[in-house]
Amino acid sequence: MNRYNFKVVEEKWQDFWIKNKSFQAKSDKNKKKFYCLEMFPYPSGKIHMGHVRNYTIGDVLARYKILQGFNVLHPMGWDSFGMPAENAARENNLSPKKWTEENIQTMKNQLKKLGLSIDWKREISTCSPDYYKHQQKIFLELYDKGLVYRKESYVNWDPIDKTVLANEQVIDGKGWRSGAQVERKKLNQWFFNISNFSEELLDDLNKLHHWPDKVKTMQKNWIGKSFGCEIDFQIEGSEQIDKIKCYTTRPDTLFGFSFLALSVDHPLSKYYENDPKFNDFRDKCSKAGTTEESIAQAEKIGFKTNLLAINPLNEKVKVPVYFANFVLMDYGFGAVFGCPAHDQRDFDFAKKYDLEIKTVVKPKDQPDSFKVDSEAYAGSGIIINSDFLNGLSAPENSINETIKILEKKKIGNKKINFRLKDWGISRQRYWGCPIPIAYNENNEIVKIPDNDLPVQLPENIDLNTTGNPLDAHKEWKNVNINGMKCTRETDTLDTFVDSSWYFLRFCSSTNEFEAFDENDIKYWMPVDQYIGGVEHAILHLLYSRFFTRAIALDNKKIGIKEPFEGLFTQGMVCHQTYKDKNNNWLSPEEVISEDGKKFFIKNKKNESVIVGPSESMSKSKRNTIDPGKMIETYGADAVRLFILSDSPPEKDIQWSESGMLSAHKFIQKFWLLSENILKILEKKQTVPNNELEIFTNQSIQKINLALDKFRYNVIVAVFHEVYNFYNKIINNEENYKNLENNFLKILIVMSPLIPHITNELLTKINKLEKIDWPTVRKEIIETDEKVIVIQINGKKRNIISVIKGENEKKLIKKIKEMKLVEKYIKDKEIIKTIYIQDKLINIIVKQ
RNA sequence: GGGCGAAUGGCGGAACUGGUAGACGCGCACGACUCAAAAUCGUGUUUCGCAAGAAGUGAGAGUUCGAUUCUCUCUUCGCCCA
Repeated sequence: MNRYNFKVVEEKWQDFWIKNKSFQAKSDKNKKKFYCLEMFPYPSGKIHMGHVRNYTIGDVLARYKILQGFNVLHPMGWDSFGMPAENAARENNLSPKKWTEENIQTMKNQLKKLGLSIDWKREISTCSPDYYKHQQKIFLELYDKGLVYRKESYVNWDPIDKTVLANEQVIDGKGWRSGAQVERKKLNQWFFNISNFSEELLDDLNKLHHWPDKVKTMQKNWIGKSFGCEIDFQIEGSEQIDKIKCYTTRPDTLFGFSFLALSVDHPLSKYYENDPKFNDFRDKCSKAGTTEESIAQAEKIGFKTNLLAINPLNEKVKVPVYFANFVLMDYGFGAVFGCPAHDQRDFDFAKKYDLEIKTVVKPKDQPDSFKVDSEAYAGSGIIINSDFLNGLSAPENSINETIKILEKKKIGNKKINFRLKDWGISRQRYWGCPIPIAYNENNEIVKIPDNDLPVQLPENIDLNTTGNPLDAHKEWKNVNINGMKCTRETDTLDTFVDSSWYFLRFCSSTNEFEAFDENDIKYWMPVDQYIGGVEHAILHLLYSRFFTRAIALDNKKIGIKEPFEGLFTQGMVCHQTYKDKNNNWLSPEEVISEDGKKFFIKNKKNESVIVGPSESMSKSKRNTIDPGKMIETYGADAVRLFILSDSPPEKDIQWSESGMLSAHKFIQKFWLLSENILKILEKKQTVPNNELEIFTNQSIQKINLALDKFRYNVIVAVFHEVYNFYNKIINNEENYKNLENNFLKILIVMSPLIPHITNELLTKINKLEKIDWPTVRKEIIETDEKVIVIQINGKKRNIISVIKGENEKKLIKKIKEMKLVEKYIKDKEIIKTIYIQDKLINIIVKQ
């Protein structure tokens, strides 16, 4: 008996697949296509278990579809622009390009060792000019279509590093590197007009039948369509200002109006710019972050103006106008009316500035004297204290009724508003796709001409300057376009742009001249199954949906709007966390346990370890497991098998050493079993064998069902059943009949999950090159014998085997005469007998 | 605060459209092999009970002949948004 040498076998097959170009896809109109795509990785250094899980799930599907006869496109690339490269380059004093390329090499080798069915000929890297030259062309096309524009907008500004920070780089209002208090600063920036598509992006979610509802709901909330009303408030106290426009979703609470709040960026702020107190207030606001969350959490503060706003429904009521930190200029008109009784933010504000809190909605079960007390009441109910609106049920009827009245009085109009804002794509950093724009001496926008594309990133840069290195690179920045002296745009594109169309590029990735070829797109798109982490549920997927539409607009090359027909979001890979007595994180390798309960530091058996909860693997918590080492120790098939086995793919999985070991043992056991079977096959017998045939076909049936639903953990369970069954039956020579035929099918259906060992065994059994997915022989599974459950009063008492479709009366009579049944029904009145054909009999007796 | 989802043995989890709850694996126990251990193999393993049997899918109700599955209320946890 030979121990299975996974190292030799796995390497052999990985070489074989490359040499034979097994996974190179070609457009073939005569074959049904299947485009299987996993979210491409950021080349951060080494692959992690999250990648292993993601790409194994995709690989199982791709291999399954190949065996089913589909023409499968299964490509891979690198999302290789982004900040980590810039940071790492600065730390290690090498270029971002070099750092990135080295990482790609390392990770590509690691992915190959997993035995993935990837068409590496189509590999792309977003930081390569071969890729971003097309992106720049697309950018200019969108500019011509009016979907790109430039406007002033706020950013998180780090005053020490003199750089713009992404939201996640602002920690507690401070810059992550410098620790400086982050400010809000206005800059000219580029935007994609995604809000043009708000309605369409929302409506078409209904067409995505193979997306998880969870993701669709998240996108729906993100787009945030709201039905409301715009209202003009008359203003007193100023000669220049006579009215202010507000947006509200609750016009029905207008009688509870007690202040009007403006964003500090509201156009009216210009009248206060000479007031030092206002400027102080504005500075204070600008020191808080720009995210909705940081604004929501900050204390509500205001700056009182000398203006008064008149309640349009009751002109006697005049309330103060404030500038307030919780009003955003981007939403509505940067002005809201405050109704403290029914909005918590307004309530907090009113408490602070001692403003009136007038209750205008009461819960249905409360008297009319109901008064809001310690917190705002935002629930439904009945309108009170509101003159002609009294008695309306809120919010169902009251909102529409109020809008009708406001429209009649010409004070307000019904209005639909979206939360989705335009997509800011300018990044003030080096390692990104250059924006193909320049500015002439009058600061007018000049497009970079087609034959000057791509605008390449300069390589001789100094990353240690403060601010954007491109801005400091005078030689690169100054450019002559058609005889005009110009300066280049030094912002680069958000890396989400790179990933918003890469799935289109894969269809024609070797085409130098065009981003994509019409015929390729028409054949391959949309992606049939997209697989990735749920963390991309909103931005990446929404941007990709927008981008596909934007490119398709007035472009006959692309006949689709939705890029991803199917979406699957896999769960995270988790591991227990460990800390020493000084609260320092420990890696699993530094920890040892004998009983699985008490943990100690390795080589220091007296030092116990604090075991924390299992959390998703991360470098900061040091609870990562290196896939490279696991593949080295146990082999790719075993690692693949384990990562699929313990949990359903959409849920989080716990990495466990014992589980990994068990997968490894299975591979070894299965090899030994197969060797025994191969010996038996030398005395071939093709006589049918019922038991074997039934079991095999049932197993294939189970695997088919599980494959179609991504229940890969169930498939692994079926593998174990298969092992247990075959291991048992080969002891009996009677079972050698037709063994080859059945075992061959088993190997085929196992091969998507553990391709190396199964392909090795398949070649030993069968010299045929072409292997097809086996069809289940339904006539064999559906036997004449059926197992029927016998219940008395709904409780299981026995089971019996009967002939399929047995006569009901006969059967019931027979059952009632059975000893085990008789004892329950003797001397008792039978009320009812329920009979479900071929399934169950339930006899109800009077107790 | 709002939205969505989940809860099944010691653990991870299975159960097609309401019809045998606990597949499969881990762990554990006992046994075989061994001078011994590891590895491997075999048997058992929801709980209570010697057994017959009873209880049992977070808690409580409801629909039903029958509920892990459908409906309502609650609890806890997770994710997203605020």
